[in-house]
Amino acid sequence: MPKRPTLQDVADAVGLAPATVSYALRGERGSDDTVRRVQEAATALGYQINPIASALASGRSRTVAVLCGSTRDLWQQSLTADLARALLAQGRHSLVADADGHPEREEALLARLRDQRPDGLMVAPLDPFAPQWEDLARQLPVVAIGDRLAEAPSAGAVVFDNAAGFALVFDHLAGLGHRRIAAVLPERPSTPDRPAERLVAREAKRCGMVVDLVRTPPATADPATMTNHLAAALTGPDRPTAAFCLTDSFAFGVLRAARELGLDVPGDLSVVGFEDVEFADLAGPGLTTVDWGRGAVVDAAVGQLLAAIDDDQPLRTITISPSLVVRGSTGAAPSRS
Amino acid sequence: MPKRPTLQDVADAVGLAPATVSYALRGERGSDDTVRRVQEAATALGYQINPIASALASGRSRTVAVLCGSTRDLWQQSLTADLARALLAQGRHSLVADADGHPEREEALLARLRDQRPDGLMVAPLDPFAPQWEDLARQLPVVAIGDRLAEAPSAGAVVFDNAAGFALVFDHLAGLGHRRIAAVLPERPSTPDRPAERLVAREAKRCGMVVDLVRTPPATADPATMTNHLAAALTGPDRPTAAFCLTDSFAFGVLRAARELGLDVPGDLSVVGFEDVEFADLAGPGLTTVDWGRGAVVDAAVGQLLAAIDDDQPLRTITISPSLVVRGSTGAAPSRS
DNA sequence: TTGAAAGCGTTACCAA
DNA sequence: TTGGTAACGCTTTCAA
Repeated sequence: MPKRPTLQDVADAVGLAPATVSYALRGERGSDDTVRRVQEAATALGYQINPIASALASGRSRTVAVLCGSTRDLWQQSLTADLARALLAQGRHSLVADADGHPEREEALLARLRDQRPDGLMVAPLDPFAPQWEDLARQLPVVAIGDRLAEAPSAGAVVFDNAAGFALVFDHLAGLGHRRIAAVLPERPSTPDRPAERLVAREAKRCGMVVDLVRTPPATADPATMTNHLAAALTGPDRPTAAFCLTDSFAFGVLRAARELGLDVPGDLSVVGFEDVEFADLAGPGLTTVDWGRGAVVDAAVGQLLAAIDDDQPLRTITISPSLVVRGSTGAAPSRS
Repeated sequence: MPKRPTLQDVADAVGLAPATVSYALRGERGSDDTVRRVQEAATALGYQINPIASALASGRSRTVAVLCGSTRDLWQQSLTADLARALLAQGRHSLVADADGHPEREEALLARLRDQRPDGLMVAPLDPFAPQWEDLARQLPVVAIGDRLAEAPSAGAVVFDNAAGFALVFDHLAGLGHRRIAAVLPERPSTPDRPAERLVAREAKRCGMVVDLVRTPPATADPATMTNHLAAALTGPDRPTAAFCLTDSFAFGVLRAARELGLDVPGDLSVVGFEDVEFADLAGPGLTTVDWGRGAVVDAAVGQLLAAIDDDQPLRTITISPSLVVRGSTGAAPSRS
């Protein structure tokens, strides 16, 4: 196994000092002639920079940490993949970690990721209130996705205009004539940027609707549990005629439950999802979704993080606007007088 | 911003040499008393090891590189997420990169990943024939998923028992009475471990079926193109009565095409997918899939890679067996005499 | 059991 | 423009 050539080897080859070679290779300085000779020698030797040594010396690793709440959620899974791809396109490697739904794991991972000296951090936080975010945000650029980090005003964020999203959904359902709907939300308490209960209450009042709040455990390995849970909420003499699901995982759960109950979607039950995932069109031909444009989220997040890393630009909160995706027949409220 | 404590700081605090502290913290040596004092001082100071410095000095980064062909493919996307989670559980960070379908990008990424000095590499190769794998496999443990690396016998692999999978599918379709089916395969030439054409031909002969080969471009940003392409293959006076899709992305494409053509699945068209993704049950109630057990794949891959890294165990090829997942009504071949 | 010292391969400061 | 030289923070060999 031939030892990899080092900067010193290149320096020896051209008869210059390592420092000179380092500068020349980075195009920081050096006469045209020097630069050319150095580059030739480098390619001739097959020299490749050692990023580890570079990171130790410079303090920057050209790596971005990506910490996400749970890749079991399909939207987050795709988001993570897209972030990694976008970062790579900008010459950054991604160090990914998944808290798998546990806030305490999130905290532990954070410490470990920080130790890897990433140049920046992308995070879809499980617990946006955790105090450690502030420490971190002071040490390196942090961009949160989905929720602002309450205790870390210096961090950037990409959040969703939930008020607008909820309004779209309620207008849509009201327009179809629904009077009683189920709002399927996560058990986790809602956060400042996802004020689910508050918005539900407000919109219900505005549209004159009755809303059943259905708190649902996160998608686990066992979809059957979720299905049963949801099926129970959709049964009964006064059952809701529509379901508004704050996660597409929930929407899928509702579709499964509906099938189990023999309810036709959207004939007997209108279902609205809150994230537009790739195969939503297949999963339910009658599924209406709110699309937040994952591409826009990724662009905004990566854009501002790299601007902060490279050009020291300030981080800010960027808000993403929703649009409603209505597929096929939409299903009016079943009239049951 | 208070400077982070270094090994030297801990050493000063306990009045020992840095070397001693380093050993003590790793539990490599030191008297019980020393170890205890060192640990106390370390926690008191909030000392955290600097993995970069550690990697430079030791040559091992406790990081595993994960290179995948295309995270646009849902199965690979989930696989990547699962691998990262499993590696993290074993104390390894994941450096992920996505070749996004381009073999030349795969090659470039490989070089960049190698420079990061990962302790090992997981790869879902686009081009298993590429010569560079051999170089790499000599430098660090490599485990390929899906295809053996033809030129790198020293690399490990987790491959699928495709012969068994194809047999399951053909038996299933033959049992339903199908005589003419479409086999939807990627444009990319088939590889030693995915000898699609050969197996299709063999099974078709065995079951006395006529097979239309439908070469399909990979799932791109534009699903409509794929849908049209597939719809064309499913039309005509002598159209196939079943479709066998080598990727679930293709299966989804077929389901979309069927809907567009007004074909009922599985009434008018049986569809079989070749990867069991989470929501396959929703996407098509009549969709039959071959399940390769992603959990088993992840366990096998992570298990043998870490055994090679930590205990210098030899790498080998592990074969995963398929099982058929038949959902709801299966749909006999429409009789059209 | 402990410690001194020599790396590991860069980058960055400062002097030439 | 160039080159010494000192970090960067750890691991490891070798000697005490």
